Amino acid sequence: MVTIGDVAREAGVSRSTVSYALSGKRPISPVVKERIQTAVEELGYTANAGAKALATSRTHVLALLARFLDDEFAPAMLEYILGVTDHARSLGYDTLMVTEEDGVRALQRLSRSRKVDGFLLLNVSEEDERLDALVKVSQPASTVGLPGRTGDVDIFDLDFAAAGRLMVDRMHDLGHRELVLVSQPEHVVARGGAYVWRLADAACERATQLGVTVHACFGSSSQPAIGEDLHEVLDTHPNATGLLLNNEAAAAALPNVLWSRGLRAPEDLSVIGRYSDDFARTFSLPFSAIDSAADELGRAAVDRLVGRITGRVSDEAPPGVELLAPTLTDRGSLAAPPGR
Amino acid sequence: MVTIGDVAREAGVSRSTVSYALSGKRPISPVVKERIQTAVEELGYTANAGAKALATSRTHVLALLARFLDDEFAPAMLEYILGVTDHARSLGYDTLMVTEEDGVRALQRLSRSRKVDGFLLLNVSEEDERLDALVKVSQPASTVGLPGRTGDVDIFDLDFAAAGRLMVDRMHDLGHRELVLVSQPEHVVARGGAYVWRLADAACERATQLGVTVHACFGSSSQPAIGEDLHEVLDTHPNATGLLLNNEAAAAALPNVLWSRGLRAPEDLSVIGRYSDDFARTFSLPFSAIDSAADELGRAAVDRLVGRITGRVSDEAPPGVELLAPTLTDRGSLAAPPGR
DNA sequence: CTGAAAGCGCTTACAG
DNA sequence: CTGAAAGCGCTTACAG
Repeated sequence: MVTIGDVAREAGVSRSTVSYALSGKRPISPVVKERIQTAVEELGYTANAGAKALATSRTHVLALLARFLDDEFAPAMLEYILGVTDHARSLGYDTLMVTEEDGVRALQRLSRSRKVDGFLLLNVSEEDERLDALVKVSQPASTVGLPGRTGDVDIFDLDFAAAGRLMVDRMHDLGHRELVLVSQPEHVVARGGAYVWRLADAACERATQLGVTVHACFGSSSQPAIGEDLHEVLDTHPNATGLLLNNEAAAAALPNVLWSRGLRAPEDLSVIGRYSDDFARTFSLPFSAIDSAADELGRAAVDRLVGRITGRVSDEAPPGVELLAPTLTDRGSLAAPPGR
Repeated sequence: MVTIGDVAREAGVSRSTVSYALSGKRPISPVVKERIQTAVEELGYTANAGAKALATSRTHVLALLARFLDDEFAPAMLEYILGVTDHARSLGYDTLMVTEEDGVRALQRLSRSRKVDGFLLLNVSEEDERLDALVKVSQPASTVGLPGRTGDVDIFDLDFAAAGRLMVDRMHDLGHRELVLVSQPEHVVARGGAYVWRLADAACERATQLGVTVHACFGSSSQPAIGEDLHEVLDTHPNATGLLLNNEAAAAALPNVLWSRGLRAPEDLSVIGRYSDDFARTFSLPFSAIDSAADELGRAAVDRLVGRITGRVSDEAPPGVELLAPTLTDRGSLAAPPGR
């Protein structure tokens, strides 16, 4: 393997000069810099990552702790993961993908061995034991997902409460007065998936203020069960003119449900979902939706984390909670209710 | 941070003794071993990964090069990824998830910097430029996916040709004489997704031998487009009694397509798909299917790769091609054709 | 059964 | 603007 010594010899300078030339941490004469550049390319030199990490205490690796829980629609997870890996790379970081059952152990192992510079937590629940482990650790961390207790690490999430209000407001503005809201399965909530009730509670509260009726219910997270759930919900509430979906599986199933009932959106039913653009593409979903912003949230979490690692974000800066304002992408499934 | 020196001091021995005690590479007296164990636990010691990598030239990290291509149903990729990360961890390896556009550059960077011990390639195409880069690199590699040229690295894939024959055989045994085969989109084949035609060609050849008619066609990889494709295919071939699906999106769409046509499987139509058990669960698919064996393939590829890294698999052992025999999971969508 | 020391390949004060 | 040397935290021959 080619080391910094080989480059130094080839360029006729000392190893420290090569190091400085490559890092730019001190001025190097143009001639020497040029010779070093040439040698580097000729030999195909890249600094040994282990040696560099040992000398600098920086690995340029982030740990991504992903969890794949039952009753969660896995396809939606992939976008968060890709958002993180892509943005991390663009900032010069590689991503260690950690899917161990025992996230706490993984975290301790990676922290103590200094294998990573920071931690990114996905799928954070209301009471997440990984957070307790995180505060005892010397590396910084960000989460995507809002836990019950804040202030320990930087937190990023969609503002699900605002999303709930936005859904209701939009429907109300169009003249709808009776809505159905289909959430994720109740298991997800029970396990600590707070985003489910954050959206639902806010939607119901706003509806009450506006004199709108919202029938809130849960739906399965797998196909085709969720399709049957949707049929049942529509049977139960024949006068509802608007459908709100905080459940990716429901969104994926809806086109066929509508088709088989001879219904069209928005002529017969207005629909607002909550999922990502990528998801909409994969499932060719024609529904207006609040963007999950998986990509944006992943980017923001990585950005802050890297900021903490490099010192760009001061150690003194207290951990923050950033709730992304929801945006509604109109795909044409919204209109006034029929008969108005 | 706590180092091996801290443990040595605490246990009253030399650093080398601690190292040997932890690695088990030479006999240590029970008393001393006990003292060291205690010190390790008390201090929460884990060896510094960078230092260890520098000293041993082993990082215990594998690079997973995943590609997310257009016209490919992303949800199916996740299972391969999880198969790899889970099994790697069980063998003591972490997984660096690499999703860069330029896989060749990523490969070179990670190889030269010795950031990983080996490479795992996913979604390998017929002519994959990453393979050319791989042979010039000193770390071993495995692929999941069968490229056109073999012999450079260890290759693992489902035996798609055997899968095609198995599908036709099974249908023929049940008495079916006219089948429809829906493959992945033609773009996927054109780009080098050889598994598509490996299955299709073998199915057609076997059908010819048996006097069975197979209508082979392509279908979209997104929803709900594939649903319309399926309707069209069924309209075009009203006498076909068996449906073969080498297209995950098609499998996901089929329950609703059948439902809306008033058809049942297997009473009206026998169905064999090709996807993974996880996929079947997420989409609650009731169809008999040849298991993609994403998990098994991931495990096998990791296993061999780690074998090469540790020397368990000899350097002399030539790279192999392992095609996994297909297995059909019966979920009750197979029967004799109607009216027999 | 145990220890002192060299070495892995970098970076960075220190010195000029 | 450049170099010699110490040090990061391990492992592993070498010596006893």
